Amino acid sequence: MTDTNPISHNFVAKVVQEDLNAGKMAKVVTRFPPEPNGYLHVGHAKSICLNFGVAKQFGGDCHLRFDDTNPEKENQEYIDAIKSDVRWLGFEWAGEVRYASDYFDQLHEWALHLIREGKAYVCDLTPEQAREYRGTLTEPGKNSPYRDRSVEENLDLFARMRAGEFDEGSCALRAKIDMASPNMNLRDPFIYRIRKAHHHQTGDKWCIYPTYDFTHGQSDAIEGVTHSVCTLEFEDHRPLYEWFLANLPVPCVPVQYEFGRLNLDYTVTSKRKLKSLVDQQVVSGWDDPRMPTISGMRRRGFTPASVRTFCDMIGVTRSDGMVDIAMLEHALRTDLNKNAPRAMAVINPLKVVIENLPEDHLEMLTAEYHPEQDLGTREFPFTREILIDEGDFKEEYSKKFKKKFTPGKRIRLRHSYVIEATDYEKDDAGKVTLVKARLIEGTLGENPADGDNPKGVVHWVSASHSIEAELRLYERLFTHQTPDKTDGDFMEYVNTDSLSVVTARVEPALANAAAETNFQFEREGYYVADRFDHSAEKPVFNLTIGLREDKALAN
RNA sequence: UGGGGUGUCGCCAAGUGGUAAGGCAACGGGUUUUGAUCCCGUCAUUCGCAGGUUCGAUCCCUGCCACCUCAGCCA
Repeated sequence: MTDTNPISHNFVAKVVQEDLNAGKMAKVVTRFPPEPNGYLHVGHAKSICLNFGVAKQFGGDCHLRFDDTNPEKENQEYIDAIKSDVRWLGFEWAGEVRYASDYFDQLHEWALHLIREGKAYVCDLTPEQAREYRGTLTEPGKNSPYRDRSVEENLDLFARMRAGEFDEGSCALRAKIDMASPNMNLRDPFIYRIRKAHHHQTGDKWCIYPTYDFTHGQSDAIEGVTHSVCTLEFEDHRPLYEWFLANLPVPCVPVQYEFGRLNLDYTVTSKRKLKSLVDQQVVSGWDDPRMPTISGMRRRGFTPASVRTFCDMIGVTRSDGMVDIAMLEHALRTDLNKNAPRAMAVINPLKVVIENLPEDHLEMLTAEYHPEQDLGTREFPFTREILIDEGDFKEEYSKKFKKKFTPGKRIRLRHSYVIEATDYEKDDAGKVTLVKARLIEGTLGENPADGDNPKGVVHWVSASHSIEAELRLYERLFTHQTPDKTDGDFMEYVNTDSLSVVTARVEPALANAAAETNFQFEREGYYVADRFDHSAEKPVFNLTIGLREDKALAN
């Protein structure tokens, strides 16, 4: 809603600024490199905002490149979803969408180059043997017995790997670096493996695929990426990233920088875990409004600006922390408060009969959609019988309840008249079922002439002229603050009551709301017309987030 | 117990030799036809700990401690 383009001062932006000042490059080029093996989540939003944000800030380019070197886990659905999510967040990549698979020919050529240089060899060790030979964190590894094959033999074997002569896992191409390196990534890393799988982009052209390490830096170099920004867990890969760039005839030498990934309270930010929530049908899908996925947040009613603001708020550093979900909620509420039109919805109806009004009283009232922004007005019907929230009427007056409705007291009906409770009825269980009231004349837009002003305001809807709407009320998906950092399985902490569907009565104008329109149902919370299920015939709204509450009065 | 990182308020985060920004949360108070918003105020004599250098250290040095990360032919 708000088009914010915050200027960032994080360490990545500083490095870029310094490099530009030093004339190291004419233009900054970054890239956002997701693997299409799942939907993007809020942690990716941080990376997107960083990479696209830095490029935009310094007049450079940011590429969208799918890191698609593992065909078995990837598919087109994820590619489409990722593109849609990036655009929804408000970013557009430079040029066409790119794929690491676009570079498979070049990568293959470079693998040959390494072999010819005596810096790569075909290893016949089984995966299990390779693990044994690799050593441990404290012990060096041992050289593979296949390490010293001749260039000719390696060339022949690699050609036959490519030709499909060998089974998966029977052999692989390895870089010849140092089996005794304290950095495990340098212990002759695997760079090409056999995978007889159909690839979503290259079809059946290849049966050997390059690994991440052999792909990423070179892809960056091919694209002219200047600053390759990734998360902290790739820090140990940087020496390898640099080794390939130094040992291959690449067109340029990008530099890798790492930042701490986002961890958020009361949720999980791991594609694998999110996928299991989907696969085990804990949620309705990747875009379930309870999911911390970008598409889930979208369906929940988050705005792109609120997500961008949040990413700006949390900053970018090399320390890894746990961000309080309240920060995300704050960014959300701030945007929604400023931009969302207001409306009235009654969730737990209690009928109020205004006895000094005729049976057929029907008066159209008008109110602004927003108290500050010019979002226009809407009309709603005022009738003899109205509905208020049952929580807004109490038999007894109390200090905590001084702004609400009690017998003999007056209350202002939002955007309408002041009424006074005269009597009420209860059922056998003692529950109030009906309130009788009288309207105070001349109080539309005015205080009562007798000076007995109401203390509070209550939202309401016409009993006869309001419409039904399905409300999907969401709570956090996990009951534990750090569900994936406990001794047990994170699935144990799924909140089984995180969704409840209720029927509410809302003002008629809401039927015409376009899907994905955000609203503030006054005194209730922020809701959004469901992206897929809302219609004029059957209005459906998702609870985005409740209004902030005065905790001193909560009970 | 090898390598690589990180440690500044409950959370995020500036500052990096001159005497601790900001945001979130929290807590007071005011305004209000949303107990929302808005406004005003409070909130680190202290920067993981211990030494050292210095007129002076969160920032430099040394040694500890804690946490994260690496043993996929995943990314």
